[in-house]
Amino acid sequence: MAKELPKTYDPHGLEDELYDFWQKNGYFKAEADASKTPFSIVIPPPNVTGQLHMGHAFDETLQDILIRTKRMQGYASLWVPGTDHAGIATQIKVEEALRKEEGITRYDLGREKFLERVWDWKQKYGSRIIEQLKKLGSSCDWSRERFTMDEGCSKAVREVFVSLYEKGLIYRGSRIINWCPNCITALSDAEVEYNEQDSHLWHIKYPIEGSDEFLVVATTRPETMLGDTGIAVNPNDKRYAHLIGKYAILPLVGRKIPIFADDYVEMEFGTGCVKVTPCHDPNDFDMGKRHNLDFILVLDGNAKINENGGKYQGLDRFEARKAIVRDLQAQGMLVKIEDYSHNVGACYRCGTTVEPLTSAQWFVKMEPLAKAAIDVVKDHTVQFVPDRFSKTYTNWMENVHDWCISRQLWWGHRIPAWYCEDCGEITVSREDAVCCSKCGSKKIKQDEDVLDTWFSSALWPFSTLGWPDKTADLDFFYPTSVLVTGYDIIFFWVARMIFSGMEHMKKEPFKTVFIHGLVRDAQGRKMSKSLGNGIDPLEIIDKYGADALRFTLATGNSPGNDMRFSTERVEASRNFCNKIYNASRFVQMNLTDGQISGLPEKLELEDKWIVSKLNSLVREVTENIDRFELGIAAQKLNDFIWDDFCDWYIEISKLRLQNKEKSMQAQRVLCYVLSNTMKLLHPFMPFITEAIWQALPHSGESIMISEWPKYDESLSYPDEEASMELLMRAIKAVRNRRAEMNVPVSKKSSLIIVTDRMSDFSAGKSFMTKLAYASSIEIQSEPPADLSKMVSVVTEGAQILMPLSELVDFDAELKRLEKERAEALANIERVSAKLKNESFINKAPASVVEMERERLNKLNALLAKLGESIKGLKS
RNA sequence: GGGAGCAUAGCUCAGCUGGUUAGAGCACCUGCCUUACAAGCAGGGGGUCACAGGUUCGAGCCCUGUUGUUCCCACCA
Repeated sequence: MAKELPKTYDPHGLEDELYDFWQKNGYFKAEADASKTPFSIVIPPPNVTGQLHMGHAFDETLQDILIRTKRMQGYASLWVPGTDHAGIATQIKVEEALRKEEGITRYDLGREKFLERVWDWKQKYGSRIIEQLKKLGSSCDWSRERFTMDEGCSKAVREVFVSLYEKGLIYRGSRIINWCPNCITALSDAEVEYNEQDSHLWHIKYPIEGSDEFLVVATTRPETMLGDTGIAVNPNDKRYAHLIGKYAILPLVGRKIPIFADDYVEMEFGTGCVKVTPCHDPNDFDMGKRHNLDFILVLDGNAKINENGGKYQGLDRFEARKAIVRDLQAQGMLVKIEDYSHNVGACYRCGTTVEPLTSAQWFVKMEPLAKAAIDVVKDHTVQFVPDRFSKTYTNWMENVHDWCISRQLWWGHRIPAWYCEDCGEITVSREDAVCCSKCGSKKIKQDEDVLDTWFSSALWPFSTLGWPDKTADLDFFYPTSVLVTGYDIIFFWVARMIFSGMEHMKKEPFKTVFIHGLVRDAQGRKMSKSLGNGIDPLEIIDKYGADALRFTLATGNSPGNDMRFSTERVEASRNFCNKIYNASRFVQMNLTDGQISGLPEKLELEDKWIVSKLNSLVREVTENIDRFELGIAAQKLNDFIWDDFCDWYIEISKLRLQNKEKSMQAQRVLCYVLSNTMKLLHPFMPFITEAIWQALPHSGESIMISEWPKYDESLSYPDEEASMELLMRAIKAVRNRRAEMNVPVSKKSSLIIVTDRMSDFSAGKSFMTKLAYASSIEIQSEPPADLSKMVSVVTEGAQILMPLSELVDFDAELKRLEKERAEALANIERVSAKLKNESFINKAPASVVEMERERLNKLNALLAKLGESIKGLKS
């Protein structure tokens, strides 16, 4: 026990050791134990090939705080971990590696061989992110680790696809989708990010057939004119009414295209004429359907002009744009080029400008699914924290379009649809089909495409618990309790989990969605690879420890808001770790062998004070965590430990620790308070709290499975708290006075305390002597006759006199006292004005009025004491 | 075009359902190596809570408007 410990806390080694200890003992494992209440969280699965970044660290920290708290509170607390196959991201990564290392593409390998490579890659790097999560201290039940493409999840995906298809909620159709020419796949609406870009509006002449007239259309994408099959004007536009029904000749191409009227066209915008390219614009697509236009696709998968583009075939879309503009200009068909800035969609994975184009894809019909998903949030069955995000969510869900779920990738869940080469029937099946469901032909071919990654993560809350099988876990842990994630993936993931849960489980996937913001750098910029401003959480852990990182992430911000991350804040957290460590080092140094745990029978004033404060802390921290106010809870723990426990209680306890007869009593209180505080802090700082808890007298194997402290009415001592506060104020007042007069700590002074609260001051006399740097203390009810040689400190309930005549500038003293008197008078004025206000007396709650009355009394007493001091000084 | 957030000390941020004299960390100033901790201790300075109205006995907090700022959504080519 008495062995010398280093002066600063060093998390190195210790953290890994403790993590192993927890894991070996199976503390993270959860069971469907009917005698307990379930509490479950499914992890937002990180990309299997990803690396831990600060956003993960933030997300995992919040989850681990909740999980650890609930575990200690006796819940069957389950945190399901796992990873996401991340279709595009992973495929791109492997393709890049192939290109770099072997100079080949996926097409060189072919589908099967390529997929083998991806699985190899997954095998090799898939555990990396998991190991990184462990470094944080995450108490996931690793025995239940899942992967979105493992057998069970794949089975769930298959089941969902087929059942939605059977219900008519999944269909295949040719529609306008967003196409990424770099990833060479369709994307969903959610996967497109719009950015404002400076560009131009090109005004182009379209001659009218059999006339000298022409129309001018304005476009931002001149290259799409190759696919124009009509021109639309507003039906009320008098300028063009005479042209409706006639034809225009498409420049450069020579195609005859109809001029028609459609309400969609805004008369005021541009020229009031719209070139209609049904295959490359969603609005034009709709107009094309309404007016029976031709559908001509002019781009291929790489966004190069295809065979429908005549002489432009083979040109990249932006090359084609230049060429077309040049040719138009040469032919005198370009009227003007106007500067114009507009939103351009980009692929959220690679940033390439996406191309809206018509393509045959699979879709989920959203409207029927959205209804239940909206209701369940509106009636607060699913509660967003903070609540404002429920608005974001419902607004999106109410306007959601059908979800394009097919991706032209190889890595992912292959679509379970087979096309019959004989009769054309589509066979959709839970088992791999061997023959056509309609004609029985064996000449069937499976769809080449895979499903959107988010299709499988949408099922995560129940697929990870065993669905579609009816498992005990599913029964017990579903719906999960809380989902913790960033606001940036509400649409991608949260929304889809909610409607999937409602549809397939007939029950919401989670009760609470705890939303957090983004972690930004110290300048408030988003951390990103391209900016190179990302701070690696693993480096932070290495330098400061996981506890310091976690504490930093848990504090200094409120739910739903972005957080700025700076190493200064980590240092502050590290300092807090060190403070805790040293406090416990102090407690440990003072332990005696065979130390008994638990509170002693007899408690001194200061003991009751700290025990009572701790008791309140227990209640507050528990409530704050329940309300997801983790930052507030952490802050309170910080304040209690640093201010109340270290700066006051430990200092006070030193007196008794030096006294053989009284030392045991103080030791027991110290241990009691420290060990309970460690429990409350454990969810935030699992490692250091475990280390300390283990070093203190304890029963049980680990703090992480120890019982969460409970508020105990019998440990509440309001009177003692008030007395202590009185004493603390007096001590501070004396210290303040001494500091002002530059009296060094080493120079002790005797104190005379004149007070009508003799018992309070008597009870704290010994520690007050120490903390107020006194040589001795006299407590009396009447002031001494001669105050002229005294420095006078007036505080609540007492006038404290210090005979330090040689140090005192009495003129300055007088000034100071007069100033304090003036302040007191001003306060009295204000409070009595309030108390004279009848509507205040009548309308304010009695307790508030009473408080003001008490305040006035105290102020009056203070004023009287100040008066005495001034009088004494003048005499 | 619609919606949301933010605006509080020099900096980064708390401030829960309106109720003592608005808090913390960092930074700053003064004094201390007081044997748990200088990654510390003691003391201190610093805020007309963006602005203008309103509700209320009482507003940083609620309401209306204004300004600035950030973000999300939206198919005006």
